[in-house]
Amino acid sequence: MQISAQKVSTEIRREQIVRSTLKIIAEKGARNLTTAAIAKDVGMSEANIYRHFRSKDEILSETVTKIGSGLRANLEKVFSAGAKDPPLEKLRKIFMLHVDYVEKNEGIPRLVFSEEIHGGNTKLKQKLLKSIDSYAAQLESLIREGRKDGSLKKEINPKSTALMFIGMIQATILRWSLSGFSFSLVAEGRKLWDNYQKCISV
Amino acid sequence: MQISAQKVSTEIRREQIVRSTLKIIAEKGARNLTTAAIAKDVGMSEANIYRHFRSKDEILSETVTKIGSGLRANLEKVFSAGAKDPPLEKLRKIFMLHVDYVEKNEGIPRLVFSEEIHGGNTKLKQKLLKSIDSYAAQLESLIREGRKDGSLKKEINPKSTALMFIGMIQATILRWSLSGFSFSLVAEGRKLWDNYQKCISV
DNA sequence: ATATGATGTGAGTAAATACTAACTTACATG
DNA sequence: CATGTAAGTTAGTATTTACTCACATCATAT
Repeated sequence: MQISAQKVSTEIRREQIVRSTLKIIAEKGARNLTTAAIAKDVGMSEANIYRHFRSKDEILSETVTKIGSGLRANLEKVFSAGAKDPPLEKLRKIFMLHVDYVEKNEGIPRLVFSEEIHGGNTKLKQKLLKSIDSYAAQLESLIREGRKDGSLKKEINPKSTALMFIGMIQATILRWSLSGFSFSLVAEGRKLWDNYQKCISV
Repeated sequence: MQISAQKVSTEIRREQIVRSTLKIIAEKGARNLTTAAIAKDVGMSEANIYRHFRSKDEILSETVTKIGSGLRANLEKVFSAGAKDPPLEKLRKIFMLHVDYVEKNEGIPRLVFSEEIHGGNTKLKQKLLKSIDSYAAQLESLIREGRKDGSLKKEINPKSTALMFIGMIQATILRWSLSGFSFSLVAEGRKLWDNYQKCISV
């Protein structure tokens, strides 16, 4: 005999499962992301996960999609709310939003760097790479704009400069993770931005 | 009845095991590093691993140590062979050696970013962080020298600039890994260095 | 020579893991 | 209200994993 339980639509279940996935990764690492852990966190049986996802891999795929959307949303915020900002100011806002977003979602870097992504499924890797590349492309065009309007140095290479932007954040995240999340990413980010800006401005 | 087998000293066995560990991580990812895989690669029984290491964790610890030594060796090469080089030239050499080293040892980034490191054992993380920090400190002091002798901009922050150095490499490694190691890290590295150098030079 | 300790092995083991089978129940729709 | 189906459950399974145990053999010092 089963206890009477609320039934919830697949749509919502999928969201819940993805949210729990990111939460578990944030707290215990992608290595300890198990179907059992997800089920427990969502508050349902392990078997029921498989009513809503074909496999654990599909869960990860949806999770990567969500991360991509989050980054895109950050960009859109900057482009709409600060549409008239000069390129360098837009870049600054994106930088700080990015750092803030990661600080609030530790699961993201942990998944991005994880073996679950890098070790396995090629499609997952491609999906993530696509997200990153399109993010980088946006940065690049801002840098190009800045070069044109004379606020950024003419000699810098937009692609490399965009990669430097992402790299600074990444290196800090790595140190942050190794240190047990013991310092404020945002505070560290501010220092890095100051320096970056000095490097690329005229 | 056992087949007569060569007996080998613990010292050598430990080296063999660590070498196989890095090889397996490079080929199949830290996720698929198992004691069974190590034993097979070294060519001995799984049980015998435990004659030479207490646990898998101890193997990883030794492997991290080895990675640290490798990076330190790179620095020393630059400081001895090119002792008279100006700081910027030393930095360039370190950059290219670093990229080359990683390209030839894919296992390194895969281990550094892995959950085996980030998810687990705090001591392992501290060990790795220490290696990275001491590496960064060396870069920092080169940058300081460059500022003093007038070849680098006065306004740049040595710490942030060192982190930017490491970050560029990291971001490229991430893309490299996601792309299935489909491009030459060294070639990409050259472009990045050109840009970095333009950013920080007077 | 032989005792001793280091190095070696095959055959386990308990725990964990992704996923399935078989069955039950809530609920929207005709 | 009957019924089909989506959503739920319990109780598995086969496989993999790090690690252990009891026993074998090699190297060396006395």
